[in-house]
Amino acid sequence: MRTSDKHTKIIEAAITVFARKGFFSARISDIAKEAQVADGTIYLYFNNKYDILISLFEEEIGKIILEVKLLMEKESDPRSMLQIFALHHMQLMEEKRELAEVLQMELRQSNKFMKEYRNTKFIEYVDVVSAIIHKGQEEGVFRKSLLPGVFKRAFFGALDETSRLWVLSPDHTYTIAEAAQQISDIFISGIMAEGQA
Amino acid sequence: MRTSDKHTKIIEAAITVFARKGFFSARISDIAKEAQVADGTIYLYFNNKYDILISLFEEEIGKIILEVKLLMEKESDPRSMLQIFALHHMQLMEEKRELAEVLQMELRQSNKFMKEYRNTKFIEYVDVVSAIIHKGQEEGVFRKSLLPGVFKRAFFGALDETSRLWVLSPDHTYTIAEAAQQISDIFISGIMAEGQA
DNA sequence: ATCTTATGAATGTGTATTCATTCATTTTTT
DNA sequence: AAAAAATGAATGAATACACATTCATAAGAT
Repeated sequence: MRTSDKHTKIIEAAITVFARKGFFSARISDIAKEAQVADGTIYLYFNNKYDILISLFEEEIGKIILEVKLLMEKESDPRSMLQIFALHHMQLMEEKRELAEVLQMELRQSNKFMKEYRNTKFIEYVDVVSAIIHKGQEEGVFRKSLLPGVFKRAFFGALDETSRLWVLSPDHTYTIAEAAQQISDIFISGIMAEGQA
Repeated sequence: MRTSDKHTKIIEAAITVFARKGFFSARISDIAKEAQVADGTIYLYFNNKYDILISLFEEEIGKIILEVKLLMEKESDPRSMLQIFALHHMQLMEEKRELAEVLQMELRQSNKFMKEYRNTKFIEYVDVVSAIIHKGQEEGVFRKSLLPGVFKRAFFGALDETSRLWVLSPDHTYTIAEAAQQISDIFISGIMAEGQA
């Protein structure tokens, strides 16, 4: 049992179990079994059940942010940046279904049972979008009247809700890429400055 | 103790308590206290804790659907219909904060712990949007290439996420009406058919 | 007097967390 | 080089507690 990172194994097991049952219905023993570890071992790596969830958030969203920021650095046109953000976000939901479910569901719930916990990683992720809008406005591509704070939520909400339902429903009348394309098209042509193509 | 509808009192209390603590952390005794009723009385009106949540969904979303459909009947321009839907949805979130929080949070969670329960009322609500798109496409106002199934999710998601955050954050840099206006503007000008104003 | 509605203490279950014990490795002693 | 001692990661049975649900009893209505 050397050479196996228990911390990572537990986090991965927790993603699977939380996705299947939800945080509250998930039992520590479920996670332990999934991770092939004793119940008590979990408490050597995490303080309690909440702590597993929070660590999971921080670490996984952290990775996503790194990826996205890297992608954004390679682009300069704000329109392409939005398109790429949309596609990347939705592909992520497709490729990492379990993680997606946990993030989408428990993110909402989390404020309730962890009053003190402010999900700063998540804010950082969504702020990538407002930064794009800001850039687009400065370059005169996007309307100045747009409120970046409204836009980032609307754009993220649109992507998130669409991918959430896509993951849930068994029969897909459209692909993830099509949906991402449609959504970024709508938003981009909806926010162009006057006189821009 | 006549003249007071216990069923309604319990539902209202449950909205308050679920909003404050979330479904899982809410205790039956909390709801009973809030409704000024004994713990056991709740079981005269509901089968169990889940049943309270489901009844709450059905009844409250039912009322909202009635309101919205009435509003839609008074309009004929698909663009105005989207605007009105957006404004109405967001005002609802402002006026009925507690209900909004419960619907937004538990709606996501609900699939997990009630596998059998399909939230048909909620689907009916969102389908109001796809009906508008369909109408707009038939009249040649909206692009034919739009997938109504994608649009309804994107539009609803945008409104929902924006209002969710508006309700959570203490300092508002914009009003609900402004946000609703911006979002419907973006979507409408983003989906117009070629050659339309 | 009977039926309906309401009460809240008691019950029972589920499960998060603890902690005494095990045992494979590593370190020290001879 | 072998034996003895120390270490601490891992275990999982035992604990402790929270809380949904029940039900014997009471209050109110007709």
